Amino acid sequence: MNYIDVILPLPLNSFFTYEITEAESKFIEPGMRVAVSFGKHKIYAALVHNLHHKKPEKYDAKHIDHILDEAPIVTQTQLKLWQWVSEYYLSPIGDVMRAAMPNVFLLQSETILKQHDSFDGNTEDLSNDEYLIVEAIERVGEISINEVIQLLNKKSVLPTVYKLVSKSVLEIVASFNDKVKPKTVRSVELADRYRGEGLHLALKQLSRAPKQKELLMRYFELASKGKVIVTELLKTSGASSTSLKTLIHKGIFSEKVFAADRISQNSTNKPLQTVLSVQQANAYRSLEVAFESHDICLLHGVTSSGKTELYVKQISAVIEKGHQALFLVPEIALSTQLVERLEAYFPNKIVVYHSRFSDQERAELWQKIKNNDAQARLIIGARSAVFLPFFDLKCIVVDEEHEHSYKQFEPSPRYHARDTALVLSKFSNAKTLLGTATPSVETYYNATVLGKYPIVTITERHNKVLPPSISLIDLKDQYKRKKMTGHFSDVLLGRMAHALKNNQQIILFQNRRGFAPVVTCLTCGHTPHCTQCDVSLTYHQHSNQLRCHYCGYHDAVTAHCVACSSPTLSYKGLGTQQIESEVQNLFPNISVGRMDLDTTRGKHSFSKIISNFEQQKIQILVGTQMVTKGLDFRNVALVGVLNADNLLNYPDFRAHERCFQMLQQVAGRAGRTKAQGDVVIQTFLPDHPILHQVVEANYHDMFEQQLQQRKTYIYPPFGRLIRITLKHKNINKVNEAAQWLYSSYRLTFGEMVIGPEFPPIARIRNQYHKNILIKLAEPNKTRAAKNIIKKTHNSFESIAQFKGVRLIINVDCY
DNA sequence: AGCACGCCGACT
DNA sequence: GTCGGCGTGCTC
Repeated sequence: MNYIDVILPLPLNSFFTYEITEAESKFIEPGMRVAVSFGKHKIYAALVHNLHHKKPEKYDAKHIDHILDEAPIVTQTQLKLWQWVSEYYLSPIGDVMRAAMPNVFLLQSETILKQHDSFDGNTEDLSNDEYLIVEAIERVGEISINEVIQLLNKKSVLPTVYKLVSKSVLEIVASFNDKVKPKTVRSVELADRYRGEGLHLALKQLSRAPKQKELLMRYFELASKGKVIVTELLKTSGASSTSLKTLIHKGIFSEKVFAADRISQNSTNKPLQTVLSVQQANAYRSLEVAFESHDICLLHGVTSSGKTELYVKQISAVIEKGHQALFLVPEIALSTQLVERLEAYFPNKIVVYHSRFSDQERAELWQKIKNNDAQARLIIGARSAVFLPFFDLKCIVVDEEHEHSYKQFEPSPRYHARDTALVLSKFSNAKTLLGTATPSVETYYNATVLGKYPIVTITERHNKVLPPSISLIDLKDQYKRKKMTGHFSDVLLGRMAHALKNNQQIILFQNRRGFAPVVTCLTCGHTPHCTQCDVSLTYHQHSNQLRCHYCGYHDAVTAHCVACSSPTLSYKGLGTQQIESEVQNLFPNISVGRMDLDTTRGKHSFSKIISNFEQQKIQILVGTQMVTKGLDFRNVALVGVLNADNLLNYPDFRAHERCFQMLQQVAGRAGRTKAQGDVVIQTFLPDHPILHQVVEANYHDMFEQQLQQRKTYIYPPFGRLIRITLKHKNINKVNEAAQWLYSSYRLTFGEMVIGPEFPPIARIRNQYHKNILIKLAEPNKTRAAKNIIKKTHNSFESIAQFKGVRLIINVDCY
């Protein structure tokens, strides 16, 4: 007997075994999809994991419905990677499959009903509802369950349907809206009899229809260049589709429909050549040496040191030999400038994979990459691109390696794309380049302290541009001396006026969109911190409490600052909108733009803001983190950070690291060409070590200091964190369940279990959430620890009292 | 995830 | 008395 184990695209963690015939076993290979019925009336596209001969003991395996693919659409390497993700992040393999594949490959059947062959048409014994269904099917041939629901106007129609099935009136035929439908394009052609001499005929015929005549003339223009695509013709002629329809109707044009290559590119531009500066050339040589003995290398180059050129050089070496390269970016929407640059270097060889693509397009890309298409040499994508079916991957670049948007939080699988990419590179024997101006503490630790991978450093900016000069402005002092206008110190205002006078542009950076829920004293700048966790306390309006997100420590809010007793406590940060209007009032004749989540929600609004700023239609740009990400504006002379403190007081062990990275990054936006840029950072904490490290661009000190703290509190890289979230609509049940879990974790992990604690937003969609954090002190024993956690969860799930409490596991929840 | 089976309140 | 609410268990 022959069997296959398959993966179903459902949140189920086990394989399912189906029977196959001898003949099928000769054809089926792992990585192909098969249609299988699962549960009573559902059909899924399942992925074959392996073939075997072991008859399952506890159940009868069903036979597969049919085979969906001629050849595997998923590679062995992908299957291995899925399994790794599933085990490491404790997520069901089905979830990984779902995340990895374009939806078109995952179709589920829509249950379709038709009349049973033996039905004699006798409707006498049928109930009203039953009659309605049978009658509807008689009219249209077949009907879906959804249509039945509409027809009968009630939710539970299945009992009625089953009754009819059991009476042999109806039968169920599963249908698939399978197959990748090729995109079609319409083109028109002049009918034969109007060609050459016949043309006069046509023109004469159209003498009283100027619009149509115009259309015909445009047709000739386009026809000289090849096929005439309908959309193009309409666009260039400005005619309506009705005019064209009339022409087709008159038989002057004939219409053709053909399948189009969705991702066709036909750039005729010559590829841009990389010319490396002496510095870059040196760095490149170091890279080459590093890759001779290592598979992973960290490229630590200050902002605008020309890392991109090195990536390009590295990639072109790989793709010239016909291999594939993967370029990961934190967020594709924020990387348009980078993508454009890469396209200039590798015309017609780039494929960009992102969520804005339609499903069909993704499926087409999938096939291209799998078939090693010449157009898919370099694949650029955000995190999910690590799951693509690479044919011959030899190089991975992870740009902005430190970015936390590489981590997926919701839904499962909660994977980190950088770490997954490193595993992928191991599985596919590819070299990986981690690039960043501000390495994450873990990566830098891996590279320097553990010596896992070599570092190539570039300390000088491209074209010898000087690093920006950064000044700290003490807000405390400014307020005291009444030098503040709104949220602007006179220093910042002065510099702004100066830049504007020289016709230079300004970026103002304001961290959060709404308000940061921390308390800050406007007199001394003090912000209450947790006594045990080294994070700032979060202000809770409802309970009027200050709380620690991590350990649950809480304190009542006082009316006076606990440090200096002044009553000048501020509970809010400030938003970008507020800053925008302040700036507008201060500089009424200057055009001000804003870039944050609100203004970039629309499809093209992001690139619109960018191009407006590029073309200097906007002089001052106010924005959130977005303005820090890889944008390259030539004319920016000044960058202002309105208040660096809410970056420092973020309730997270990574706050300081992130603050450094972010300020370093914003600062890098200033003076990217010729003149030295100017950066002004306003703060209540001008003595904070992180800010000094920013001013001096002293990554190393920041790293050393953070490392000490991480060691003390057993945070990564010295420990790993796993967060378990309990979810239930009953708060008492959540509390009891959390307490039970906490106690049983404690048996193995002792003091390393933290919580249980309500997250800042304890109730979401009527479900209460509660978090427990487990610190794994020995990073190389995480496997065993995860097994224990799994076992604990198994016992947990068998406790009747806690039925219905959902557990969400987040491995490396940072 | 769906979906069926099973047990308690408001309606013809 | 039934319809239908959702709580719980299972799917090869």
